[in-house]
Amino acid sequence: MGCRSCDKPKMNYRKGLWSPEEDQRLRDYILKHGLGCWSAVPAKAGLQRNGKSCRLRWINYLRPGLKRGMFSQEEEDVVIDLQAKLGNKWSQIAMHLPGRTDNEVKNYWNSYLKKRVMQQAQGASSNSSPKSPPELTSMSTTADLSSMSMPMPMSMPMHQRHHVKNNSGGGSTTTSHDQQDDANISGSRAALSAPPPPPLAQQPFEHQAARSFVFSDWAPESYSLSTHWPAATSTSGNVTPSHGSAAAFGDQMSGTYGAGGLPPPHQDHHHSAAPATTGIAGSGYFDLLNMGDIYGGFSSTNNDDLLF
DNA sequence: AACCGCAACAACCGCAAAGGG
DNA sequence: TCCCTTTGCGGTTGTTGCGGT
Repeated sequence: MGCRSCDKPKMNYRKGLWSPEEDQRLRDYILKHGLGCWSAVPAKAGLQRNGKSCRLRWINYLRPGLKRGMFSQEEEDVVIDLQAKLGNKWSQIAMHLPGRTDNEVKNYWNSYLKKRVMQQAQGASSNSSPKSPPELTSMSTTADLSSMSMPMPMSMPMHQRHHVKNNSGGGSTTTSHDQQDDANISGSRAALSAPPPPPLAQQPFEHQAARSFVFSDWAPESYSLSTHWPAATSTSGNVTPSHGSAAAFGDQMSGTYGAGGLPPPHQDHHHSAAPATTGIAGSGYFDLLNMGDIYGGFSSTNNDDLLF
């Protein structure tokens, strides 16, 4: 693990939110050189960040295959179930949620799911009577949301309202993922009549709903993954994009330069001509067969992430 | 219109494990 | 075998924006 060649003088590292320029530098560097010694990345990429910060930024935000936006009902169920079984083993839980990072899962749990589970637990302990029919009970409790898939407007958890609000575009965290996930709100999550989807684990990945990837957010135009990404080291196997999600892959983006209100790179590409999309393998399909080196360094969801 | 509280999320921090010299 | 560095993980904090009052 020691990386003597990566030794570098101590420096005052920049902290706080990443700027688009920093992201771009990190992307460019990793695209060119692949993953290696994180401690060497800042210097080589021209970043005034420490390697740890670069790694975190890449894993949680920049790496391809990330899905952003709301958690689907199936994902929520997986998190709840695995959290009960594994505890706060977020990295392990994230393994079961393709495109989700441990940080994202953790945040989601802490900000929303934990409360919901506690409410459910309290409700179960304090109310031994059979549950009334949904239409006769208050559907405004968050505890009901999972079973009902029906957030009520005023009681919609913030994480959901947040994504709705994002669509207004006024903020800074608007993403097309959110838009797709908002479809979940108005769709599966909001439609009482919608039959519940099969458990996540039972769905072929390419058929799972709301698969949103952010690679197109940053992939350089005309970037050919098959030719630019480093050769696989076979730590994660091959990557074959599925048809179902490929379109979404190219059509999704992420951009949270939000804290400072900075526009994400290619901010409007989702709404405009989306050159980045067309730049990837042209047809929207990805040749990720040689991305093993990139993915191999990831701790958790790597294998699942590869299953575009 | 201003203020306050809450929620979401990005990022930092500290610790432990892994691994090379 | 020990030491040192890097990496990975989980907990926590800080920032931002929105809704309510």
